[in-house]
Amino acid sequence: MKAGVSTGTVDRVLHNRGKVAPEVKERVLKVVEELGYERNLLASTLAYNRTTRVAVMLPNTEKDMYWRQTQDGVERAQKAVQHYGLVVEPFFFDYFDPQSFLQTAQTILDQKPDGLLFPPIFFQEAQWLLAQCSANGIPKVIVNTNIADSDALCYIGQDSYQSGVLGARLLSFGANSGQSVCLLNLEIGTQAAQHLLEKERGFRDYFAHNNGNKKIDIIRKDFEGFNDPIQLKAFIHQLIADDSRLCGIFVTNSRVHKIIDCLEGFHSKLKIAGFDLIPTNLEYLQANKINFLINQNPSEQGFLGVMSLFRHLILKQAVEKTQFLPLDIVVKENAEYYLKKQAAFELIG
Amino acid sequence: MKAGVSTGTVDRVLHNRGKVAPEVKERVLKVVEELGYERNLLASTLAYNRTTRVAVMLPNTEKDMYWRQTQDGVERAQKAVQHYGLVVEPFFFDYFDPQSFLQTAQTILDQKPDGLLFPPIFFQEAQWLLAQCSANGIPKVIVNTNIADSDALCYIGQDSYQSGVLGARLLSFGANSGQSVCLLNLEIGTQAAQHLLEKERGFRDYFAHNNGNKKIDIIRKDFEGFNDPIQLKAFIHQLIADDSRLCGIFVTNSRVHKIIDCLEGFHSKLKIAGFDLIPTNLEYLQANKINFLINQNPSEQGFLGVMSLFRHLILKQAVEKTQFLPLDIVVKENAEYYLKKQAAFELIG
DNA sequence: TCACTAAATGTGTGCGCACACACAAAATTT
DNA sequence: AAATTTTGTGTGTGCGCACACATTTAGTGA
Repeated sequence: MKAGVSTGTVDRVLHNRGKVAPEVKERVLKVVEELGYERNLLASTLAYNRTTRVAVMLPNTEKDMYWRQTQDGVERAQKAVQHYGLVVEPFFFDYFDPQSFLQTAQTILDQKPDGLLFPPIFFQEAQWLLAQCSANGIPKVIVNTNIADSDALCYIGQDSYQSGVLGARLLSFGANSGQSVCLLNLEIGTQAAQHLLEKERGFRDYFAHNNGNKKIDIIRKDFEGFNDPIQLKAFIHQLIADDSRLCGIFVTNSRVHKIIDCLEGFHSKLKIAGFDLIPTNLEYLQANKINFLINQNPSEQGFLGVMSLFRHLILKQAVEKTQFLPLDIVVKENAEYYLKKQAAFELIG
Repeated sequence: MKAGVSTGTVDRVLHNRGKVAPEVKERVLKVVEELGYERNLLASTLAYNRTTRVAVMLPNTEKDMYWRQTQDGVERAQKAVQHYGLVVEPFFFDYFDPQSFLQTAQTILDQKPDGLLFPPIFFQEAQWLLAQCSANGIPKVIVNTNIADSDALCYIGQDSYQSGVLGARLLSFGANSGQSVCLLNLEIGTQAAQHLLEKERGFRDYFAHNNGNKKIDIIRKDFEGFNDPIQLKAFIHQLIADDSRLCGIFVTNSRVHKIIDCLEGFHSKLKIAGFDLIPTNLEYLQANKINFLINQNPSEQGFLGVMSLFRHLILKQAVEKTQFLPLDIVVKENAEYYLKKQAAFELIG
């Protein structure tokens, strides 16, 4: 109008579609600039009248509180953007079964979604899925575990190295020179090996670079039999017996609650730190049996993941390639806020 | 249609407007229920074609990083909901001048906004403003400082008591039995008196209830001359000289950085804790001169405040009366995440 | 009975945009 | 030069809803 053309032409200019005389195009763009025009997202999506389907593939969330929270975040995001025509379709696979991962992935691919979000739990299989997505032009967001040099839209998750550093820092509060701390991996196999190595590196680096006044020994232990209380108890007691200078244990995942039961009756002064605000951990935190929990914000992981796809697919905005989640230090005194946060944030709609 | 009526009638039912036969109304509601109908927010606001104006009244943000961050949160929220026809109109007053508060308030009232957000810095004046709003039917959100029994839509801010508890907990890490800690108020007059009293109560309660093994003395100090480095230095040195058992200082606001300069050359082992991620504090945190900062999420305060008005005015949803913000424990090792968070969260649009 | 009001319901328009289609002018081809 | 294609541009419809207005039906008094 202002540029002496019809809405149709303006539309063509703004969407780079159809044929427009270069001279006219320039004139329109100039007017658009001058008027500071911004497309009305509401009217736009309303008229577009189509939905963008995004698949979210997560480990079965029945058992696992951690993934349950990630899914909560996904649902939160879904609600926030549902009016903009983004629908989220959830899929689940077995955390311990690569085959299940592949099957679910195939199901998703068959449906040809417009976007995909998943944690690359199994390296090989994840590589395959990434390739499949690329072949089909499906943008993908990977969460929780990073795959270096992937062509994913972005990675959202924790900074393993830094969480190790932080864990070290937390244990160091109560450690005096000459004492020792234990970094304990309660994990089966090498599933998240890289992951754990990074944590260990961060953990060691902290003590290496902060040795001004303290000399702290680091004991690193792996133990797979954590599901058998008896075995675990024996292991823990041995650990304590072996080193009288031990002043703290840093469990590298959410299984920290499992070792608390083993310490019953010890009334030890061991400092205990671990990960994730799952109910059992919180219970022990309240009871002063766990000193610190590091909250990896699994909920934010799901939330930001979906939001990133939304920005890319709907808003057509650029998204940051790597988005590390905050590492919250949770103690008894501030735990409640982090629990509330998850409920209070349902944004829009 | 489904209920044998026209869209007009359905509209009347859903908006409780106009005359509808009770019998028809019931039938429509039943069908709506059955079909799980949800109003399309986009189409709704598009057709509504009006903007809802919300006034936000904050202290002048030029000098004060804390309020600057609150305003950032406000702007973030504004962007998130701009498409839904909510416009935010910012107003500023002088933090130290009640008269300015009143003037600005009057300006806002003259404009008859649809909602108002402000921190009740001055009790009397805030009471007046609250009353004025009520008289004009303007819903209001109060942030930062609570006013008990107000008829505000909601309060969003910190839990002063709990932040005192947390501060005590942080200092207690490095405290041994027989030592003492100082709670230091660097504040002029009694502006936020209640506020500070609550913090002190929390601080003391922590040590009172956690005296199982440690006996810690608490020294509480107020000092108003914090803007004169020489005065402050003298004060701090006196403080240290007076009590050789002193092992930590908890500054009850963001002015914690001011005492760091005074400790130069002391190479003391004092643990220092304070509030807020403002640049100077962060600098000292990185340099290991401040041990802990408590992040009160001023940004979230502004964000949630506007979002609450949005929910009330646009979505017509209920909002929680009291929304406490998380108290983040920030140490050198996790500081960067909290800074990033503020930038990365621009939600929609 | 008719005229008239009030209550109840239906209809139409437009919000700002995307997109299909219609149409004119210019560039080819035959 | 006529027939055809290509390129450029205008028009019209509908997304789902809010709201003004038109229309029908029921209720009232004379």
